[in-house]
Amino acid sequence: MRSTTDLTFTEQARRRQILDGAMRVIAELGYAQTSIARIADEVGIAKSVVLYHFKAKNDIIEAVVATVFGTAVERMAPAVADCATPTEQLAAYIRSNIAFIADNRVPAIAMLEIVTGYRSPDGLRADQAVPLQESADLQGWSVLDPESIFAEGTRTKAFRPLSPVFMKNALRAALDGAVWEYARDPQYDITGYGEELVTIFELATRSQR
Amino acid sequence: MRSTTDLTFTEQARRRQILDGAMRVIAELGYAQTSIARIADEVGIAKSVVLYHFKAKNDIIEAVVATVFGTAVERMAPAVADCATPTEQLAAYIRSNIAFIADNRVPAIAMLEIVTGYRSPDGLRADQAVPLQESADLQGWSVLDPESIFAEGTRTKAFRPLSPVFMKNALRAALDGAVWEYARDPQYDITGYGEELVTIFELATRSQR
Amino acid sequence: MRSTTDLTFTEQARRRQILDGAMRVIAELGYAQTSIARIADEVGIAKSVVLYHFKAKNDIIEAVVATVFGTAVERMAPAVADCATPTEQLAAYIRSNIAFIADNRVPAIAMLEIVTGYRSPDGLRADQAVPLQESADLQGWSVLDPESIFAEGTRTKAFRPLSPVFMKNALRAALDGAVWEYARDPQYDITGYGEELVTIFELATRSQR
Amino acid sequence: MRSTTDLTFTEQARRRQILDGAMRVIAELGYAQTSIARIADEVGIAKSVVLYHFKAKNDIIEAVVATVFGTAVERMAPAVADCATPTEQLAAYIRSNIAFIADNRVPAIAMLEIVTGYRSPDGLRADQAVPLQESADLQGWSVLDPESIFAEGTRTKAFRPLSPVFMKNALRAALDGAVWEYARDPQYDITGYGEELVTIFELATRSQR
DNA sequence: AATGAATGAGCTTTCATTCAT
DNA sequence: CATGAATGAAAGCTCATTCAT
Repeated sequence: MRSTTDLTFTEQARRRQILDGAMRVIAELGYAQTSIARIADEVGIAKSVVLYHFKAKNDIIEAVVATVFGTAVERMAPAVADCATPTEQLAAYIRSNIAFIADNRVPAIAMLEIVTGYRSPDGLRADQAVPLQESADLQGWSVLDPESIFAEGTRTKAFRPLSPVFMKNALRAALDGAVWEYARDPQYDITGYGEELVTIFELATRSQR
Repeated sequence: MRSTTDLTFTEQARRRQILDGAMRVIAELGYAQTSIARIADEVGIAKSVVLYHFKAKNDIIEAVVATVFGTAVERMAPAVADCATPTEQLAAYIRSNIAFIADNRVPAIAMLEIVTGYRSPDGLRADQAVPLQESADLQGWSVLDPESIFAEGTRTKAFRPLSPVFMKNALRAALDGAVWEYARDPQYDITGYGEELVTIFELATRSQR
Repeated sequence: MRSTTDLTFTEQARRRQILDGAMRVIAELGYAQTSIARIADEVGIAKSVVLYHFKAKNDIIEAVVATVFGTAVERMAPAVADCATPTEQLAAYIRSNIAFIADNRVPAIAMLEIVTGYRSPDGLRADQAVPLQESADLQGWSVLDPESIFAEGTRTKAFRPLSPVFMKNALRAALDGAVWEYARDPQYDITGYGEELVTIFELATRSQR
Repeated sequence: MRSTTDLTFTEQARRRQILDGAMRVIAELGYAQTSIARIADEVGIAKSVVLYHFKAKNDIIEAVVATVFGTAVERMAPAVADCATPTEQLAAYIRSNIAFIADNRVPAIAMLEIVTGYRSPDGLRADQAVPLQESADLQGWSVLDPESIFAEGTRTKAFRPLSPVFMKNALRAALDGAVWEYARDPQYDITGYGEELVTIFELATRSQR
């Protein structure tokens, strides 16, 4: 099997072009309304060309997920890694995630559309379907799982006693919510929202004296 | 024109039966993958029977939204209304919403699937499309908008200075996130999560001394 | 088997009511777009009531044809019978047909919509399908066939030598054409058109000196 | 956008094949009973192939109308243009129209079935619906409108005083009537009928001394 | 005499995918 | 590399008709 790096330059370019088109279409119409024909239209190529490069609709979706995930991790991982304390890490996590969204509106929306709308032929959600799972893991998402930040903060008593899982869930939901608002309204002050989140989680995790 | 209330008993029962089936299917497969045929299968009747009672797929969706919204408001409105202070109202809002979800897992999931997955033929989201909007308004959703709680709390200085809009967005996202987790895992300790949310928002809104 | 005359008074009235509604709908929407449901709507009764009185859509169509035919013959036959010469008969035929159309716009349009649009399940036209044929014959249409007027006129040399069949075809087409124009435009001067037809056929049949 | 002329050879052939099949089916079953499935059957291809080449049922209908109209105009326009006097033009109009029908039985029947049977979704007739209107106009039908012949003949006193509109209506109806007879009976002596029409309209328009 | 409920057959259309060139 | 052509499966929906009450 050929890895992504074996691809010729033109092949790479075409794939990139198709993925970009796919993200634009998904962000605009939603996952369900996105068809291969619509993507081909957006890119300005024939439908068969899309399938020549991706073999199945699923492959496009996986590639989009992998790409966006990768970009996000690239952006967030160093930001978090640079911080010494859980408190700082948490703020960095939030700010870098928000910054990523602000700078990558379309990919972020596409990603969320997929995560909430995708179902495998047998009805499984994106996070239960195996292939998409793998894309995520390969990109080292686990490194970034905020649950570990909460766990560490609790352990070191930098944070008040709290449930790392619940906290993670609340935080992820609040961050994903930013994307919905941003999708709805391109003028949404996403940075302002991000700062409010920083405050909320700072106050909500601070160990009480 | 006949209003909903003068339907025959059998008609009422069938509609209920179909709506229940629809909710189960939507919760399992997601909005996009839900077809009339699949709903008919679930209920064990012919496809045409579904259309005899609902006339169009959209009518089913609207009916589901209206029903779930209605039930949720019925549950939450009195709980919030009973509280005197914004702080108490906020906690009541969270707890009653969580309780509703806990007691109505399938409907709550179906509702969320619709709200996030619905697109009108031209690609508009549920909150931009007119018909679904109306279902919501008719049920008096506005009464329950948590933004007013945050606004009131800020005004009376019961809360620290904060952005009611951002706070509402974060809260709604966190609550909807509970539904996603619950959908993923029926064993999810949604009440525990709710209590963590109560704590988070208590700490995050409390006016600093 | 029960003939039409055995029907109770109410039954008769209902049938009449349904037929009138059917004619209105057919005239407005065309034969193909006319559904039983649409007729029931027009009359303001339940769909099943229509089928209770007519058993099948075809029966309604046949009844419409028979009714309109009957009315037309009633109007035209005496007018033609009153004339002594073929020349007068021809003029009377045209004028009485036009008068019938002018006074029965909706039924005439409905009739024409059926005659041109009807196909039996196997694709036969109205004039080839047996049951509709019978309706026509029963009403004594043959008495009125203009072909006999042309034949008589040719025989007695009141008319120039001509083909009775071709003449009949041209005349019937020109008369049916009046209905199309009338359908298109309720203000159409159908009587003026009729007089022009009288002139045309007078000139076209007159024996040359 | 690709215009009709730069379609591949195979594409052209398939379109032609489908149109021919469509005309046969329409001529046989009438416009209303014609379904895409039936056309596909007639041609011996899959239903989806038809839609691959035409995208919507309406496109087929429009293509049929445009094709037939085009052929008819091609045949009739020069014949009429070659004549000097209105009297000759009128005879040429009738003869060339009849000749077209005689040589194109199926297309002519199909055309008439569409023109009389077509209704837009809201019940509008072909002549009131926009898209079909355009097909006709583009083909320069107006050039051939017999009304102008009658008007000219009246103006120059080549014809007796008469109403050009009524005359046109009678003539068009008589010509369309030929198609109905021809549809009913392939052995119908349509040329004989045409000659009778020539005589009728010659006699009926001739200026009286 | 009337009608609500149910249903199968059929309709137009969309779409992912395969295949030959 | 690229693509036109073909196709089966499935979607939403309409409608005449049957049946029990």
